[in-house]
Amino acid sequence: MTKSTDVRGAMTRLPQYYRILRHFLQEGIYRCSSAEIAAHTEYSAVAVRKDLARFAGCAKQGYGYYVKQLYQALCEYLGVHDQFRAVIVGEGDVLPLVVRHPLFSVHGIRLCGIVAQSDAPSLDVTRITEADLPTFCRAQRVGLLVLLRPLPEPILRAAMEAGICGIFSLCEDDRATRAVAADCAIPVRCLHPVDDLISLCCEMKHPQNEA
Amino acid sequence: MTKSTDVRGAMTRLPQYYRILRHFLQEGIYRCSSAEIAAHTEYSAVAVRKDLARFAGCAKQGYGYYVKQLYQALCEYLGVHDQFRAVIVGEGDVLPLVVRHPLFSVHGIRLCGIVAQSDAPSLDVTRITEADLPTFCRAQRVGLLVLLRPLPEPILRAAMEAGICGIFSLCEDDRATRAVAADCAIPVRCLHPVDDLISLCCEMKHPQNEA
DNA sequence: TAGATTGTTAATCGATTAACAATC
DNA sequence: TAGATTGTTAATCGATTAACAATC
Repeated sequence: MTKSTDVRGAMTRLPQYYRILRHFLQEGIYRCSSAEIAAHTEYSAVAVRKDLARFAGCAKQGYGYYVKQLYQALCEYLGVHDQFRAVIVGEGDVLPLVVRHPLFSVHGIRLCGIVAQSDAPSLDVTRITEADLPTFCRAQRVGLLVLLRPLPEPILRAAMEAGICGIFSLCEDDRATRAVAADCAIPVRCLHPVDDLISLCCEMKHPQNEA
Repeated sequence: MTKSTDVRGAMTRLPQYYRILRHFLQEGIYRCSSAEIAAHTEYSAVAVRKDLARFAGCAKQGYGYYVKQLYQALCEYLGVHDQFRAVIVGEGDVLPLVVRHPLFSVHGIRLCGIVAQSDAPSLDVTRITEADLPTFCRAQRVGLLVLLRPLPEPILRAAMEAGICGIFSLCEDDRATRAVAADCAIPVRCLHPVDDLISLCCEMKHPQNEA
């Protein structure tokens, strides 16, 4: 019964640890303490230890964490390098930027197609139409959909039936997308940079919150 | 003493309400209930009511919220349309995209300069050098710094002394930036889309979390 | 009056912190 | 042995939920 272990919270913290440990490795740091990890987050060292306790054998009492081993354990648990296959749906100037962005390749996601109206040369990725998306997903075993604009509901549903099991949305209006994903019980992440920007403005306007 | 009112949490939820109400207005919806707002979030209707209770006069019992009035109250509180002045620091292909992105102008942030190595024509914004940044900030009363790459620490500190009172970072490695901001007690928001992407992958890998 | 819905208080639940045992 | 640090249990704290009063 002590096993409630804050799954929700850990799910948002573990990727941060992964990122921090990556930086440590890049700098040749192979050993660290929970306090050193916590210093780069907004959490306490105790919270870090609790989260990382599940990765047995990656730490020694009185010594700290083995960065390399812990990093690999995190990769394993988080599904990094699992080579999820993805299709990006989008248009215009942003598309090539997103396609070429290391965000995907670096963290083990394989981009295997784009849905776009206009031809995007110089991007050596298969271009497909909305109508072909479901067939393509099935044939290529695509699991991840990256949306720069919403897809029409029927196509989205068809894609899910064709094996899509996760949606990463960057759309300004994601309400329809979220509704369908909830209905199909498929995990979804919708990014809204504007929320952070505005909360920052609010804090700039009301600095007393710091006290 | 009942006045602890969950400031931290509200700060992350209020921008969402703002965004949702914006959509409602765009669709000509001038009245809504807490349940209708909650439906577009991951929170309960009670949580929404509690958050919005501070905006007195924007709701009537038995009726719901006056979308227009509530939206305006939120804008006022959040500092939207306060016309914060901003400088963007960045390079390459992304720069014009960010500069032209409605993210800033739509929500009342006035872009008045960019720090970039190469000349970026067709962007009618003043281009300044790193060295000139502090002077420029002071002269133009710039409050917000948008970082697409980290600034050297001395320049960052000088900029803060010159009036920068908020940092919006999109840098992959924001550790130095956060450290300086913490030291100066200046609010900062660092975006890490990769964290969301990876937590999504993790959920795709371990679907049991849903049950 | 009945229905709807906000606003608020009290009860529950979960997460964070504090303290400390374990051990390298 | 002393110092450092993880791992875990118990205590505290805060946030969410449930219940209901207020009122349009």
